[in-house]
Amino acid sequence: MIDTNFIKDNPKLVFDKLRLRNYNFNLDLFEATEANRKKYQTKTEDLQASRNVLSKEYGMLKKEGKDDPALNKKIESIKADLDKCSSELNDIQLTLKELLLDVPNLPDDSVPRGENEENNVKIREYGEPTILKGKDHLEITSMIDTDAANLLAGSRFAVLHGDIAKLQRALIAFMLDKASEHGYTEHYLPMVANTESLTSTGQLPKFSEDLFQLTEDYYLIPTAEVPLTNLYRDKIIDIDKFPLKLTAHTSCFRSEAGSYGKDTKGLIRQHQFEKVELVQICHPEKSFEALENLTSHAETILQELNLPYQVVELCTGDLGFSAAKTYDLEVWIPSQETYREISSCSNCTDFQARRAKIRFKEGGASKLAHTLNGSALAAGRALIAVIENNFDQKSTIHIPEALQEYTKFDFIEV
RNA sequence: GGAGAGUUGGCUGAGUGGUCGAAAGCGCCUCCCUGCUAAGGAGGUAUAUGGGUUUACUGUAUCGAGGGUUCGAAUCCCUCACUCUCCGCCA
Repeated sequence: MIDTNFIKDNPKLVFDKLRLRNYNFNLDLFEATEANRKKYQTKTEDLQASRNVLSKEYGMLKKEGKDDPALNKKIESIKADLDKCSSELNDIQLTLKELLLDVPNLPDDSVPRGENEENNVKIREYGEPTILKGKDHLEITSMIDTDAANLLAGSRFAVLHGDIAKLQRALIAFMLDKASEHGYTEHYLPMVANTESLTSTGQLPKFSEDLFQLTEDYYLIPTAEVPLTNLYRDKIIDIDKFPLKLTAHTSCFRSEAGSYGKDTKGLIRQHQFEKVELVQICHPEKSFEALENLTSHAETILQELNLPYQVVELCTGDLGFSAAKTYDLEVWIPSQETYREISSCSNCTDFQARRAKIRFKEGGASKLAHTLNGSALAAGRALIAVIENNFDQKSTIHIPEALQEYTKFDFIEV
């Protein structure tokens, strides 16, 4: 959520910034509703104040055993007005909240302007992408079994057999260990989240169709960002603890509504995939520094796996809902002769913190922290990348050295 | 699944109808004392939102959530959520 006071003080700026990310902010509606809110809030509070004063007065009389029917009548009439006023206020506040929960974060000034992903800016690249188009991961090995997954669940799921299953497990363990080395505390988390958690991080109320909903209040998490960030919901954090660095491996679940026909083959786009997530919660002045830091942590993993990748800065039009600034890490996928997103590292500034009430104290005042998150990495896609980039085009997948202590083997015969 | 007990400020925890935004302790901040340290003393210290000469000061709301009773609710009633204990069952 954006700060309402900031919107009130800088309406044009807010409108323009949101425009940059293709969001049409209904400024008139906001201002009208906000003015109305203030009017009814003031009125309600005035009525409450007089009720409180008169009630006290009346109580004193009663205590002395006296009565004052006129006073009583006056209180009654104030209460009637108050009822009307406060229920009106309630409706207005609800409308206002709905309106604000729908508004995405403001892009940071440093973010390149652009309509869509075509305007994203490549920042740097690492490694040499293979030139020859290779076999894709499904062609390489039958140990990735979509038929079996189809039998068990449906499309966009996968069964991994044997050494490929081990390889994914090795990747996850490797990534978690790397995160620990970088100072992130490992967590084991529920993979179910409630409405409040998902609202705090920005998935709800707007993107419910992207989620698997279990029951009225339970959803499968689309990313560990949700539980990790929500660990500190409604908390006032001791400033000495900054930056908080958290990590977890979880399964992630996405309905992929609206992506019919996109990446239908293979492991690229799944309803369920494994991911190691990094989250940082830090002082507002440190968050952009932290973003560079967090991104580099994710990059280290690609580097140690010897995977060619590029870092792309998302333009304003391609930013996610909660993000003020985002770097995508894209890994080379030989079979597609292209780079594909394997991590997305974002500074959400105070956007999630405001929704989640994640605060700290400084100079006697309580302030909102900044939250950041990024994948390190998406294990399913990392698995594809490792397989395709290390296949000898005959029958052998070589295991990157960094993983061998985890897999306990150094090649897979397919 | 059965029975019971709970949910109060950064934390622990008192508070059964007005004098309660809430005792006390811990923590934290400021100052004093002590030639370091430890100990001691005085004061301050919830959150959100509004008014204000943006200082002083001040209104309102918030004691798990929502509703109700009442002139007045942390306190009484109802519903819901969550936590804990015991029993049963079970990975």
